[in-house]
Amino acid sequence: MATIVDVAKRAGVSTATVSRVLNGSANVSDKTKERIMAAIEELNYNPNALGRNLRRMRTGLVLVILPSISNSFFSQVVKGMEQTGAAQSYTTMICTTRSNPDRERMFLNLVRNRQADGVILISSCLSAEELQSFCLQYPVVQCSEFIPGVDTPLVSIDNEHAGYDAAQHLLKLGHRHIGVIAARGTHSSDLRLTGCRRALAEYGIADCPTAYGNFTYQSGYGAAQQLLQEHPQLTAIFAVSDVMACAAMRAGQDLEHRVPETLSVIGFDNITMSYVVRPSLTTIAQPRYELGSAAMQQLIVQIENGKQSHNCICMEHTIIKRESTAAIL
Amino acid sequence: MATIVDVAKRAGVSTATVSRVLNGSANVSDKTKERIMAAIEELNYNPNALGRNLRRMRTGLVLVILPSISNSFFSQVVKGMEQTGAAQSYTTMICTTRSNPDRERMFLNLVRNRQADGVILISSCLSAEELQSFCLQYPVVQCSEFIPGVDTPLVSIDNEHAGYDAAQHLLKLGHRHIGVIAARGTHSSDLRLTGCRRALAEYGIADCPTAYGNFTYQSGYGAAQQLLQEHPQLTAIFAVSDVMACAAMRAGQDLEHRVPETLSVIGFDNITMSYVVRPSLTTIAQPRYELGSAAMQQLIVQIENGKQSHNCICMEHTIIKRESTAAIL
DNA sequence: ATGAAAGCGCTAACAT
DNA sequence: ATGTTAGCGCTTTCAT
Repeated sequence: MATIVDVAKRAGVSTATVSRVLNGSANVSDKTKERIMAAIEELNYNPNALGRNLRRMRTGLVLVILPSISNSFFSQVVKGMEQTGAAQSYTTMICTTRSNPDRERMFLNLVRNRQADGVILISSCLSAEELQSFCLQYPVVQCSEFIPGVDTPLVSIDNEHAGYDAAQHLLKLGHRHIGVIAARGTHSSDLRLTGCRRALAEYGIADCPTAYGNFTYQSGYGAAQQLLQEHPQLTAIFAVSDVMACAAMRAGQDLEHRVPETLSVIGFDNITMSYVVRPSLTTIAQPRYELGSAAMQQLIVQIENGKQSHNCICMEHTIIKRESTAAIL
Repeated sequence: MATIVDVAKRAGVSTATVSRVLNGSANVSDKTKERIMAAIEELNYNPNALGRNLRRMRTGLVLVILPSISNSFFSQVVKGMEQTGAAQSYTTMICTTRSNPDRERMFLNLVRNRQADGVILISSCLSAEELQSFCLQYPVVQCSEFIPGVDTPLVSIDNEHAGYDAAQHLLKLGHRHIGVIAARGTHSSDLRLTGCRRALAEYGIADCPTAYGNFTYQSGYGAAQQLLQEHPQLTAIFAVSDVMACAAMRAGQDLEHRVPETLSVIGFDNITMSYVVRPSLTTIAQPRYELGSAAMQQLIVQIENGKQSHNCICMEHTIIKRESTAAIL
């Protein structure tokens, strides 16, 4: 492995001059530069970033921590982060926790160790206390799914309002018996449920049967079964994720419902599955790419300018009306 | 930021002794160790991995390079890599290329730079030549989807044989007019197609209508439409991915077919979607976790013991018979 | 059991 | 325009 010293010797210059060429700084004569380039070529030299990083005390790496890559919602969010990071010379890497706090701690330690410059959390599995003590010292942003009560910048939609809009859509179609499939322990689900209940309350409806899933198809199917069996009067279901909404459609069909004729279903996220299923799924869409992009922007500001006032960036959601919801007969 | 020097001063020892404690080496008296631990605590000291990495000339990081996280097939493969890596103190990070060769080069450069110890490629988008020159110098393994003619260890299934088995399944059900939805430019698809044709040939069938998609639902739908319209005698379709197989089922239904009564469909990969759709999809399953685990094992051997003879590890596939294939009427 | 000191590869402040 | 040199934080060999 050739080092900068080898290149310098071969080109008959000092390491400083080689370094100048490597970093594209001015003030190197063309012919010196040529000699150095030739030496680099001949020696098949690659700069060792370990030395550079130690010297500069930064790596240009940022981590995105999420539970799993199997959730297709994240794909576009991450793309927004990657492209925005790349535009400012940061390399984005994805770290999966599988909801294991020890794995998450291990990745945060990479930032403590200075092997990465900062971290974006999507759906952290640590406590607010633990996260808070970390984020006081290191650059952190939360995106989309978040832990409340932690002083990080947050980029998300207004989940309460989105839940309100989902319920409004059903209410305006005439539905008065609406069930919800929520997810325990995620703050966004709580907010969506709160918004849904606020909309129902405006129509004088106090009763909102709720069952819980964990974002898997199976759990959504079970939750829907439970709702429909315990509350046969239900004419509509709002699920806080598309996967669970699709499962609810199937569960409804298996219980002799027809969607949307006797059962309307609305989901959340607008993933590919939502327009592939039959009937296609009405859902709430988030600006995924923009969420990721804004989160990365916030992180870079923090890395380069230090801790900021912790603003919360709220993005617009939209409702996408498809075949799975219809006016009550 | 406290450094090892600060800790050493505070504990009244040399940095060497602090280093010994940090790395759990023996030969430090209990009371010295206690003083050092106390100093670390008081100073809120975190070892700076940049210094350590430079000194050791390794980082403990390995990269998994894949086109996108939206392909749910990869999720379990990556889990196998992560767990096997973690068991030997390697941290796995996921890097997405979005099929952009420049992004892939950027990640490979992280290995050239020594910011990562090695790399596992799933579905590289570089040429065999470029990959070959890289893998001569650095630890690389290919897993699952691969570029042929590159001297890396390869962990995969026997795709030709799997294609053969898929076709055999249809042939044994009595099908004689079988179409294929393949994917251009991926070697595994070519092999599956070859295997399929070999099975057909054994039954004296020379004709194998083939259309091409790019693994998206939309492309699969279009390919199936084309096949069924140009070859109305087809009674079965083999798609080289589940997503395209699901699209083929839908396309068939939209062309007045009933699956499996008038059209059998078999897919590949056994992703969640394959048992969620109706009818559930017959498919070929790969041992995903094991593929990932074995690939990581190979990589670690390479990192720690240098380049090996480049073995190819071939894992067993299985056919999962569900509702989408049936005997011809 | 502990310390002194060299040095990993690079950058950047300072000098010329 | 180019060179000299200190030093980033850590590990490790060699002494003692």
